[in-house]
Amino acid sequence: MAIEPELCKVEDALGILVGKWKPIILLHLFKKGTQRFSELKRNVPGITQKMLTKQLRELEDEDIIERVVYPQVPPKVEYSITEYGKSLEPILHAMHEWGTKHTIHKQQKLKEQNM
Amino acid sequence: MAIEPELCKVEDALGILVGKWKPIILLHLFKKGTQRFSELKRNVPGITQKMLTKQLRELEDEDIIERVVYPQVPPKVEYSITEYGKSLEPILHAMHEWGTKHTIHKQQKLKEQNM
DNA sequence: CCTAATAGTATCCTTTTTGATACTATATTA
DNA sequence: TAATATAGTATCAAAAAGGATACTATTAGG
Repeated sequence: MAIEPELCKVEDALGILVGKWKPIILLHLFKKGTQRFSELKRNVPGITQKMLTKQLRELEDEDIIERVVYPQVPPKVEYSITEYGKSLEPILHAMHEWGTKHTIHKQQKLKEQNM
Repeated sequence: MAIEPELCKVEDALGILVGKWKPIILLHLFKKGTQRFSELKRNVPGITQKMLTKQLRELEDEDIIERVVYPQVPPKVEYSITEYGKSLEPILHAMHEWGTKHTIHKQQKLKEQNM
C-alpha cells in the first residue's frame, strides 16, 4: 500500500541520519556498545571535535544516544545507544544492504559506458 | 551482526534520499506511476522549477527514475520509477514507519517536559 | 611550578544547498 | 499577430552545513 505523500514521515527518519558523520558514529556505538568521546574521535577519522560534539548532541536530542558524564578530572564522558535508539538498527541495516548493491550497480553502469 | 563502520554503505543509500524534496517526489511517483513535470510541480507544493529539475536529474543519474521526452510542442516530459528504483520502496516504507513512531515519541517527550 | 590529559567552546571562514526571479524556445489557438 | 502552455536555464542572493584553529577548566604527576 502506497504512502500518502502528504503524510510522509520519511524526512523525520531521514533527518536523524543526515549529518556528515552520523551513520559512522552510530555504527561505532552499535558495534562497541559504549564509547568515550575520545574513542569516537579516534575511530572516526577526519572528524573535528566541533563536528563530533554537534552530531552527538543532535543524536542525544532525539533520544537515539545517551550521554553519561563521570565527575572526574580529566573528564570522562561515555556515549551509548538508547533502547529507543536501537529501533533504528534495522533501517541502518537495510540502507547498508541497499547501498552495497547500489555501489555494484554503479560500477556496472560505469563499465558499460566505457565499452 | 554488526556493520563494520569502515565498510559502511549507509551513506550511499542516504545520499539518494537526501535533498529537500526527494522523498516526496518519489512517493508521488510510486503512487501515481508516471507524472509529468508540471504535475509533479503542482503536487509538491512550494518547490521551484529549478529545484524540481535538479532533484529529478539527480534521481535520474542514479537510475532511480526514468525521463521520457515526447517530441511535442508545448513539451511533454514524463517521469517514472525504474524497475531498479523500485528496490528503494521497502526502505522508504521502513523510514516512514519509523518516522511516524518517532513523531509520537517526540510529542510524548514534549508533554512530559511540560508537566 | 610546569606539563599532560579530556571534553569540550568560541570564532572565523569556506563550501554547499536552497530559493527568488527572470528569461527561453516553439507550435497551437484565438 | 499576439497570447498560451510546457519544460526547462541563467543569474544572483541567502541560508545552512562543514571545517580550521585556538582557547578553556581542572587535577594529577613529575
